[in-house]
Amino acid sequence: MITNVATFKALGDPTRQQILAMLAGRDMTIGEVVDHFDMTRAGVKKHMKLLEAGRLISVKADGRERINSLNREGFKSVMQWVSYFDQFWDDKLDALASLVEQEEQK
Amino acid sequence: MITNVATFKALGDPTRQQILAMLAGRDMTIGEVVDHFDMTRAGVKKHMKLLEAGRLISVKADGRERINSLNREGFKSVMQWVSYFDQFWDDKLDALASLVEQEEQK
DNA sequence: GACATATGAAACCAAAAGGTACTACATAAG
DNA sequence: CTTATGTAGTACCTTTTGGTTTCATATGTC
Repeated sequence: MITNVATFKALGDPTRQQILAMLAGRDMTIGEVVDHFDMTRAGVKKHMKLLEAGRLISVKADGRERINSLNREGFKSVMQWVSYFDQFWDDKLDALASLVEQEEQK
Repeated sequence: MITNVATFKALGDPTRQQILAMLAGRDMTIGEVVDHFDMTRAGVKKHMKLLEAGRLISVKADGRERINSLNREGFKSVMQWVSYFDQFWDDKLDALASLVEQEEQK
C-alpha cells in the first residue's frame, strides 16, 4: 500500500498519459515516441523511466532498439488500490439506507 | 482525459494516501488530521488543498471548523481512466487466442 | 469585551521534477 | 573499416513541490 506511489506519480503528468495512450495503439521505440512530441529524446527518456518505475510499461531489447509496451501490473495496482475505497462507499450507502428506514418508521 | 492529472498527482504522495485512508475511517477536521502527523498545520493544509483539487475530498463548513470527507468523484475518475485501457488488454488476449489457434492448425 | 481555538494565506527555503545540451556506446549498413 | 542510427547517461538550468514560519481572520467561551 505504499509502492504504488511511483505508479500514481507516473500517471500525474499529461505527457506520460499521452505516451500511455500511444502505446495502447501499438508498441513503440523511444525514437517513435519522440516523433510525436516537441521534446528532446532525453526528455522523453526520463518520462519512460518514470513510467517503467511505475510498472506501467515494460521494455524489451531487440537489436539496438528497445521496444516499449504497456505493462498490466501498474494498471492492476491502481485498480486494486482504488478498489480498497469501494468498501467505504458501500458502508456509506448502507448507513444511508438505515437512516431512511429509521425515518420511515417514525 | 486531461483534468484527471490533478487527481493522479494528488495520489502520488504517501502522506496524502495516508490522509485518504484516515478519512475512510471517519470525517476529520484539519486539526484532527494534523494530530496524526509530525508536520505543521500549514503543511497538512497544503496536502488537503491538493486532495481537494483532485476531487478526492470535499470540505463542509461547520461553525469555525471545516469537516473534510472523501469525495467519490476523484476515485470514480481514476477508475474510468484506467478502465479505458481494459480494451487494450482484451485485444491483447484476443490476439493471443488467435495465435494459439493458428499454431494448433499447423 | 477579552481570550482561546480553528482556520486560511503569504513569504520563504531546500529538494525534486521537467527539460535541455552534450558525451559515449552498441548495432546496422555502406 | 567507416559511417549512420538508436540508445543510455551525465551535467546543468528552471520550475514545481513539500515543508516551515509568520500573520490575519472568524468563531466559541468566559
